[in-house]
Amino acid sequence: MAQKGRDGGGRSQAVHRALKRAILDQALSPGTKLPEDSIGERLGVSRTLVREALVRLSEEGLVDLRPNKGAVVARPTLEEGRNLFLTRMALERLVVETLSGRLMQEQIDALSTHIRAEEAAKTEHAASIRLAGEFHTLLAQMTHNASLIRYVNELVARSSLILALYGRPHSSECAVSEHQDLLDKLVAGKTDEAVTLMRHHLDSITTRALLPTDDGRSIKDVLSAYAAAEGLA
Amino acid sequence: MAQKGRDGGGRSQAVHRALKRAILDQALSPGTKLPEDSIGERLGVSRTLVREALVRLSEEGLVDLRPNKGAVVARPTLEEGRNLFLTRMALERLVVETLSGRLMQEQIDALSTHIRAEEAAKTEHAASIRLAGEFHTLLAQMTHNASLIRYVNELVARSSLILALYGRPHSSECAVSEHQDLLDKLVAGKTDEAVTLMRHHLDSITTRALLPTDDGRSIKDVLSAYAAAEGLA
DNA sequence: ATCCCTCGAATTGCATACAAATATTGTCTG
DNA sequence: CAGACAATATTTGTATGCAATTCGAGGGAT
Repeated sequence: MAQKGRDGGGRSQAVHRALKRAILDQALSPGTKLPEDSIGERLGVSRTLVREALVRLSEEGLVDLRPNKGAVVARPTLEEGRNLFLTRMALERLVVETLSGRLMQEQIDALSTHIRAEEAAKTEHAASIRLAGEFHTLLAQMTHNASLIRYVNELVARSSLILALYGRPHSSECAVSEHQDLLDKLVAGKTDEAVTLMRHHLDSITTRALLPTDDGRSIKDVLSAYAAAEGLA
Repeated sequence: MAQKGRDGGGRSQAVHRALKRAILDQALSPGTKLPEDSIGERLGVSRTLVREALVRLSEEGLVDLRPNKGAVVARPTLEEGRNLFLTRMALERLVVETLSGRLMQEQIDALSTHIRAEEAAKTEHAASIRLAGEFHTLLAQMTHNASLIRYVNELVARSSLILALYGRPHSSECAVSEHQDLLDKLVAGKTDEAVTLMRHHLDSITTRALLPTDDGRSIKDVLSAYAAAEGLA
């Protein structure tokens, strides 16, 4: 099924997804240059499409688009990070309030399954981060509030950048048990306690700010895997 | 070549701003088709730049980008509208909490001045809507929280679309006095009352949902003014 | 050795060309 | 006259080419 697979509506979107995944997996770490040529060459598309993808990524805040100087993976400052988590809190609070006491059994199962997956992947650093984020986006998804979903997605994505830059290398970013506790409160409909739990949860992420890590692999090397995943080149 | 004026960092941005203003002023009403070449022709740029601008607008939720079928000004459903105001409430609550009791005299003056401008423009329908929105973005601005600012801006912008579609034609969308009351509470540091006021304020906007208005002017006609404002064409 | 200038290579900004897809018009048939 | 179909005209999707800008290396001059 290597051919078109599900293309999701255009190759530019595919490029966007490929780059986004690469960034979120920290295969392209903050500050990495993103030259249109190399990316296009590696992904088998023209600069035009890469450009479009970069514009989208910059609107999402994952990429910084310096005029005439090229795009780089965004490098949020520590303060931007703090503010971002403040905003995240405001939105996830709405998520929790919307969902508390209203979860269907089917949704509860989905969340439980996800939490078990998180526990299973506890040792794998990369997957662990991704799954932790996905728990939050999964919750947001269940509100069926389109703008809320979109913003939580964006903020969770950018949180990865923050953690990549300032997070402790080995601490599991989200304690899995906190996710379980939150789910329990949501099911029980204890809204206030759930909100408090969410606040502490995000606070505890925020207060783990530390040293940056830097490795400089070549873009082309790193992108080949993601190209395949999107059915490109 | 016409004056470059203040280009703000690239002609694609200029196109983006021109279209955005046209949409927010309801000169391009929801559902209007946005063909790349007519716009480019009218604005004196190539399709490439128009396309880039449309991608940005679609990321902001102002434009709907149907693959192979062209872009149209977004036409949010009534339910999307309600959800949007829910999200807005969550974020503007954070704005209020952040600002309450912390406004500098200079900022208070700026807000007061703005409110007076709103009163002055009460009769002019178009300007009135724009100013009402700008009050909220002005508040957000003062938090110095980049992501918060961006999202409030986006949501306020999209609120214009909602009101264009479902709002009563003649009701002043935001009662100016409510803005003044809110400011008073913020200055006095009465956070809870300010939050409550903001909630009522947004609620009262939400509960004014009614009939759509449609006028179908040609894109080219309508864009000429905006072209000049951005130093295009 | 350090600074500065100049020139060339690399990269972005933008327009244009062409292919693919969709909408439209006109015509024919029942 | 309605509906189907074919030919055509628009409009979008993508690649490529050229001008403009930035980056980096080399080569004096101090």
